[in-house]
Amino acid sequence: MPPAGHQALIAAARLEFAEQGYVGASIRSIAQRAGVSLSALYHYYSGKQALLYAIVNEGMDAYLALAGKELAAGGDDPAERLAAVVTATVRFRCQYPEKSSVIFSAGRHLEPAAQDQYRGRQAEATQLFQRPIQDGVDQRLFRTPYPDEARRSVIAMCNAIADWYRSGGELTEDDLVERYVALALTLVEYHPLAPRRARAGT
Amino acid sequence: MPPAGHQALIAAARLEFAEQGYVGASIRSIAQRAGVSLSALYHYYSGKQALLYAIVNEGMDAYLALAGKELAAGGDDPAERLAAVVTATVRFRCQYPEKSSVIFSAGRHLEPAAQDQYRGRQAEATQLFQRPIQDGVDQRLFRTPYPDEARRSVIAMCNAIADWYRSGGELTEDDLVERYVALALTLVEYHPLAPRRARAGT
Amino acid sequence: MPPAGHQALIAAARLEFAEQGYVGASIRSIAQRAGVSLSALYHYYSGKQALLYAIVNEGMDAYLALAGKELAAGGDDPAERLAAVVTATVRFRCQYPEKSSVIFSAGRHLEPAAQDQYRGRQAEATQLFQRPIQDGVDQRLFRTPYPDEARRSVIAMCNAIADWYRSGGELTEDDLVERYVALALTLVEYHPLAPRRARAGT
Amino acid sequence: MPPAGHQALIAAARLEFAEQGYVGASIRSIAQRAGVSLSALYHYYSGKQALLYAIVNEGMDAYLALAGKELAAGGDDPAERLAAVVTATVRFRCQYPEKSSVIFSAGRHLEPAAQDQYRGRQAEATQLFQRPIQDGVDQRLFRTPYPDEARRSVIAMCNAIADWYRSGGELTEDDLVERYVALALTLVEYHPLAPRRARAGT
DNA sequence: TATGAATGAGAATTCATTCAT
DNA sequence: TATGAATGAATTCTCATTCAT
Repeated sequence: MPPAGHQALIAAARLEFAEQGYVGASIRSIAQRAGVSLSALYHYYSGKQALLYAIVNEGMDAYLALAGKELAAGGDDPAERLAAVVTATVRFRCQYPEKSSVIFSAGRHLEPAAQDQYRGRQAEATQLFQRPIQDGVDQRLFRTPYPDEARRSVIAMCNAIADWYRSGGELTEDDLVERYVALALTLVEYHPLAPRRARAGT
Repeated sequence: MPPAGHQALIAAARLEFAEQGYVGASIRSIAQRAGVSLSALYHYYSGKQALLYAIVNEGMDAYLALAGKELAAGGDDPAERLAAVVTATVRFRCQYPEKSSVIFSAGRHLEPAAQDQYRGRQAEATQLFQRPIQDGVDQRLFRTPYPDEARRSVIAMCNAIADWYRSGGELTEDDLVERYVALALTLVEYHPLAPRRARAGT
Repeated sequence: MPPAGHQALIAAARLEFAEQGYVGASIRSIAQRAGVSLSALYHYYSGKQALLYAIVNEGMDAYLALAGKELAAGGDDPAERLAAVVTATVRFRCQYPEKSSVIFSAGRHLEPAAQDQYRGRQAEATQLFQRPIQDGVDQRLFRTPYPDEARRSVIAMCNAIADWYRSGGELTEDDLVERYVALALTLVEYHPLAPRRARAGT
Repeated sequence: MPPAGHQALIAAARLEFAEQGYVGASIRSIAQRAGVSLSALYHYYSGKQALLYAIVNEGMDAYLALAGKELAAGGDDPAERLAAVVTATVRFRCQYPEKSSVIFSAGRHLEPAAQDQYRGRQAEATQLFQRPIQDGVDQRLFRTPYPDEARRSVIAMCNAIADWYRSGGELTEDDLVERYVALALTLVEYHPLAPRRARAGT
């Protein structure tokens, strides 16, 4: 069990970075928020960059883990998989707004080496959307003529939730999930084929 | 006509703010970029905030003007109006990436008074999307069950273009306009009624 | 006329660097010594390095100028020229102990680019010793079998004066000059040939 | 036998001090170089000063021991004794450049109490040169009119070797010894009298 | 004997801004 | 109108050292 400092610092830094942005964040303020001396902070992390790196990675871990869980819980159908990913993303944005904010916008302040790693994981996240969409298009379940732009749009609309959603408002998280899944499937023009064939066969 | 300095400063500041963010932007660097002495900068603008204010407003002006022009050039049909707004937004993001960046993300660093004004104009911009969508829904042209989320999504997907689009790539700006208009109409579930009636009447 | 700050800063920095060494020198302390605010220091010089650079160059200028003057005042005879250079060096070490200290030992803390320039000027200074010694050897006035080591030794013994000489002691500067010139000529084994033979031949 | 740590620490500290100077040396870096935890370092030595003290003394011990050995191996003749001391000094500078560097330049950072002791030992080292020179002058073997300056110069030229000598270059250590002994004897104006008179008297 | 945690003072530097001219 | 000088607060980070275990 690490001596408490670590977790407190991570949490404080995440908050500070989310509120002020990387440049605006003050290492002093992070230490204060964590209830830790400035020197202690440097005892744990070698600097602002290291803190950013830790937080971004931790946020990415959490997001990918959640997405993995949702995917595992659902079926293999492209529509179900896309729904699972959207669900995970919406839930993540709602439940962890600071983590969302950090993994979404602070990555560009990572130093080059960490940048690459970060981009790799972001590409991984993109794949979570891309694969079901591609499969859906291949199987003629998704009829969108623009799968790439559709993918980008789905991601963007999910990400934007963090800009305005505040828990305790009119919409519950479940409402949101339902609606965004519906919107995403609309955007890729999902038309389940099997039922029609069934009718056709009658 | 302001004494030259103004325009150079606006342009330099816009670039600096877009590249570094408000906090990371350096007033010295702006002056240098504009080829103007630091004192001269302070002669024209009372400080960093004033510069931000000027830039954000100028960006907003440009965007709203463009949107107005596109709207004026099109028809009254909700679908046409939504298409016009999407067109304007996509074009703006493509042609003025720095202006886009600034009006999109620097607004939150305005001081409270300016914040309010900024939010007002942002609401104005939101209305550009909201009104056609609402009209379309009322006229049963847009069948989306979630007009609010659809509006947010359309805005988000347009905004996200600035994150990845670089002129000179595979897609021309016109390609992009065409696709994003299509996606937006898909998202609101646009189904033109009149033609069907015509068919039905046959 | 530069606004006073410059000269005061140069003097203060020279003293601080000489006393504390480059690493031990504190930029704060320099500013205080110069009676200037810390920010003012940065207004004039871009940092510790720039200060070091200015001081080293200024010291080198002074030394080379003094050596040039002494050389110009003397004859062309290798012995006279060597004597002139030794004289200049001894006087410089005595009169400007801080300048001596700085050009002698702080140069290695210059950043690479400035290092090169510094080494160039140091080589120039070395030439002041090397050329007369070489000429003396060629003309059989200096009979040392080791001109290179002799040159190094002459330089070293002159430099070492700064380690112990304090004005106001037993020896005047002129005493010192006389003695070190004698030692240097001894070291290169100076034996004026022509005059003796001439007399002997009479 | 001290528990391994000691020697590793001494060696690491010597290197660090030689490379960075006392002020620039980092106690952390020394611990790392020695492969020892920071706490372990403080277990062995009470601080930076203690480390410096240990190293300076150890260097002095080594130098004085080497000089003693060379002296013991030679004759009683002032010239032979001076040659022995120069030999020892040159060899020391060549073989132990870091030890040389430390005992030569780090001593001034010792705290006052240790300073005194250090100066005492340095005076001891000076005596190694002074005594043979004085004896040589008394016995009219050395005819220099400036025995003090000659002594200082001999010491300075030996010390300066550390500034440029790198093993593996053109000159071997033995070459160097030969040349510097010759230069030193030249500087004190060594003219062996006794043998000539003896022969002359025969 | 040995160690990881923690500290407070101080380092150099950059910042937006003001002032006297 | 225009400018170079000057400022004080804040920045990140490193330092030698101490403490509790």
